[in-house]
Amino acid sequence: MERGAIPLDSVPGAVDVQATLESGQTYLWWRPDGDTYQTDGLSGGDAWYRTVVGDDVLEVRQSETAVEWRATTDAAPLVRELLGLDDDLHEIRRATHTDDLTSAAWDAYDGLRIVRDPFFGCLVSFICSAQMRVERIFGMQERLRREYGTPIDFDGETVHGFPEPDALAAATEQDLRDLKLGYRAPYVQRTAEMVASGELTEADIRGRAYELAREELTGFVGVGDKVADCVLLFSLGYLEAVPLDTWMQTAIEDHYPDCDQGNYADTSRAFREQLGPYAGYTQTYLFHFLRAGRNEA
DNA sequence: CTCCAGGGAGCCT
DNA sequence: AGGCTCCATGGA
Repeated sequence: MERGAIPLDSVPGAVDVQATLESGQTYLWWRPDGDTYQTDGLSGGDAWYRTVVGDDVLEVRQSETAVEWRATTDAAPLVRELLGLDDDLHEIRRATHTDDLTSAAWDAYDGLRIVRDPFFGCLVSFICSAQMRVERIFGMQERLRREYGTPIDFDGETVHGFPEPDALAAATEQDLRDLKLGYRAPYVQRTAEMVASGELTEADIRGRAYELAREELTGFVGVGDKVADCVLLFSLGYLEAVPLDTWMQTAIEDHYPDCDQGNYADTSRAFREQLGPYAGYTQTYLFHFLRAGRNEA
């Protein structure tokens, strides 16, 4: 086990590990010593969060002065990448459209950063997210890990990472329905098959212009424009991607009615022009902010 | 009981 | 291209 700490004063802008990992943008991190995912800021400020990348187990937590990590390898560069610690939040916010709503969201969760999840896990977890509550998406990914993830020894403990494509491709639709994936089960199986066989992979997406990359991603089964935007934003670093989910549609109706163009592609374009080049950042702050306030007036 | 959740596929015009 | 309808599941 190797350990280290990334000083907060080496990061451009604020850092909030809890807001980053519990804002519903990633389903590939979990708390090893909490039985469930905690929502809406319940005492996770100094908790350890765990994930697996390739053959390596990695944990992070935030202290007053650093992002501490411990892992099966020297993980400092990986932590910076996965948590978006090299994103210059000062510059991003400066270049972003400001109004009462966006300001409130940014102020509420200053330090929330866009994650860079591994491609396949991000793809599958957002296929699972269709018509599903955020809290339950975590449970689905946990069952996939336990059933199909490769076991890794971590300091004497057995940890299961997210399944490899061939492991999920080998599952049957019924196997995945038994894990309570519902009608998403065949989508996950067929998409895993496409990645495992090389029919369509990360290499076909990465590096392409944003709108073309989104179109390519919809070639996967169970992936439409919205899920494609999630993968582009939360895995591949397309910070202009704005997933238009039910929350964003409501926000557009209430606050940016001129952006509603009647279809996804045109509304997305108008909303991105409204918010600026880092529209995805603002989208994620808004999503977390609006969802956290869903029980208020 | 009904309604709905970070939508998308299949089928119809 | 754009508009239905159906799809599992469980909590409110």
